[in-house]
Amino acid sequence: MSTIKDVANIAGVSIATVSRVVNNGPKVGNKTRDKVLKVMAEIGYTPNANARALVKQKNTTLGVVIPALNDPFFASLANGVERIARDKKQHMLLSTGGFSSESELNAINLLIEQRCESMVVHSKKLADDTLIELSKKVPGIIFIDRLVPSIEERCIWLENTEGGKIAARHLLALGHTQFALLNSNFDIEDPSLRRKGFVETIENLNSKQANIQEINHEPTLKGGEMAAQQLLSLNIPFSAVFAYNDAMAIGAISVLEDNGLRIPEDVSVIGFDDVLLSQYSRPKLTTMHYPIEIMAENAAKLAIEFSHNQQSKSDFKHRYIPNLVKRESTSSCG
Amino acid sequence: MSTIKDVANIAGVSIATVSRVVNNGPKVGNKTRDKVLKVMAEIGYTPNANARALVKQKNTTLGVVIPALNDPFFASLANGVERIARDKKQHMLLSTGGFSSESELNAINLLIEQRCESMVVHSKKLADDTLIELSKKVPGIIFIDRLVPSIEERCIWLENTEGGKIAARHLLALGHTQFALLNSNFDIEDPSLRRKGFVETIENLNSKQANIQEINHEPTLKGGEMAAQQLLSLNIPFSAVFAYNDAMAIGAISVLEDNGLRIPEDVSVIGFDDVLLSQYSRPKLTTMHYPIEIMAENAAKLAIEFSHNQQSKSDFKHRYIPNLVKRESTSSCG
DNA sequence: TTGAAAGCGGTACCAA
DNA sequence: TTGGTACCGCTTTCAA
Repeated sequence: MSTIKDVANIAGVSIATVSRVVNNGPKVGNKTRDKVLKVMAEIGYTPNANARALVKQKNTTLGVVIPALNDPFFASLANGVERIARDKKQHMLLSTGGFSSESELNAINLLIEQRCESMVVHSKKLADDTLIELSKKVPGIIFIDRLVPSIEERCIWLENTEGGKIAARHLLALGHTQFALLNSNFDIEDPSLRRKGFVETIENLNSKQANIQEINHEPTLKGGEMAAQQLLSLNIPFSAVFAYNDAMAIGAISVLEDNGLRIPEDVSVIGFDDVLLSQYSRPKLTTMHYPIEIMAENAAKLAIEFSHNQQSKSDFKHRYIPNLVKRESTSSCG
Repeated sequence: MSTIKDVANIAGVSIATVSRVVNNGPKVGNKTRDKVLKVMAEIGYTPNANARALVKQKNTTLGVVIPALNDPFFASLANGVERIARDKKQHMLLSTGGFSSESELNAINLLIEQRCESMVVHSKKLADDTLIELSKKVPGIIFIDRLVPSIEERCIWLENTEGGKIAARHLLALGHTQFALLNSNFDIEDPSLRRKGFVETIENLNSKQANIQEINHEPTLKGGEMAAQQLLSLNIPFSAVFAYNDAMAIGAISVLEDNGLRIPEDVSVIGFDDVLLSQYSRPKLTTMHYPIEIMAENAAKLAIEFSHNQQSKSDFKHRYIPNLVKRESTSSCG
């Protein structure tokens, strides 16, 4: 691949001049500019971003860490970041962190080696202290989907507890009293926060007759199916299901329907996340909308801002509340 | 961020020595190694990948170009590439190419600037000649989901025509004779290839009574709905639908069901791609499985191999045939 | 308006 | 086993 030197030689100018025309620098004669441009096109010169980053001590790379790409939720996250990257003429370097603390740290270190000036990181496994350390080392790092005390300005998070509350209120308003909570068995705090909001609300508003059966499984379609099967085998009455996410909700629905229960006539089901899937399912899924794409966009903007200024000037929204999207899978009880 | 020089100064050794321990180089005294390691940890030294790439004239970056991230098909593609990248200790740089030739070219140039040694590119809009040029300039570039004559060894593609044939055979075997083809209206060759295989097979095997009605729309859920509506308004008989992709198939199913048609009793529907969605839908979708993730993995391996050797030694599979996944949305006619 | 040259953070060769 | 140093491709000051 040709270098700036090649261009300079062929065009009969100095590399400084070539550099100027490449960067639209000032004070270059029109004749010279044209000549250089012509040579560049002829030999297919492309500037080396590595060399550039080295001397300029800065990068146009925005790094992202997500657990995996093939999950629609994280795909939306990445998509939001990517949109901002494109807007701000940055490149996006994506690194997957899997579901363990070592691989999360690996993924982050990779981005640091590349000297990404800004980073949007989804980490559930790393300890608060580690993230605080990282925030000191990398001015432009933002943690999404997580609240780390003492560095809240570097975090963008969802109030999971509120999500549980809103779901509970919706189901209570529909007259339900017998609940099933199909929760994730992943060892992160989200499931317990959602449970907390859900359970507390129900107990507060309807302490007498209410009953909540919780079953934990993988937060996947399969996990939802298995949770529903287990629920049925318990042989206890229920008319409303709150699932940890849309995949579990849809898995549960398919098992419930296979067992002769109609959704929503016999059982109301409410999901979480509002991934594309929930609009495709039949019945269309009532769910808690998780504004992950908007959160990701803001995280990206915030990351870029921090990397430039060390201090955010704009008043960004850091704390998000999910909202209910009423579709077809919930209805009044009885 | 601290540099190799800082480490050398503090540890009281030369930068050459530090470089050796960083790279696990040979012949470093144990004492020296420990001392350097200690300093590195203390000041949180992380090597600069840009500087490294510059001097070594090579990168550990694998570039990917896809139109967008929020489409499950492309997410699978990216996921396959990412898996290989991780295996081969490469980083993945992702650049979205949108749906126009300029933005596709932009995305590719971005990766070239970063000097990605290997690249997996999904391009539908760029002309063959452009891709041939690119393949000369970048030894490690592989085109996925596309067949460019004269550089077939740099391509990994699916035989869309075969997909159409297999779908047709399946429906014919079930006794169907009245077909609807809900095709994509995108200006790429895939829709016409699938149509070709579908139509030819039906005409060959059942020229007398067969009838095929084609309707074109966006290859999305919405497009499928609209296509189905249009189909119904035509008021012609049909018992089998071949959709361009799963999203269209599922959109069509919802409209057909809303109009009192049962799937598959009244109408058989077959999709294409076999994205996750098709297993979540009810009834579960019969579809043509597009092995995109495996293709992507192979494209990534091939790209890395080409970037190293200029010539692929392994005998890679370049040409893929989709296969039928029989689920619940098709059944025998009448 | 142009060119010379220092230097960004590393690697790797050659000497010591 | 260690250190000195040229150099990777580019930007940017300083002079001309």
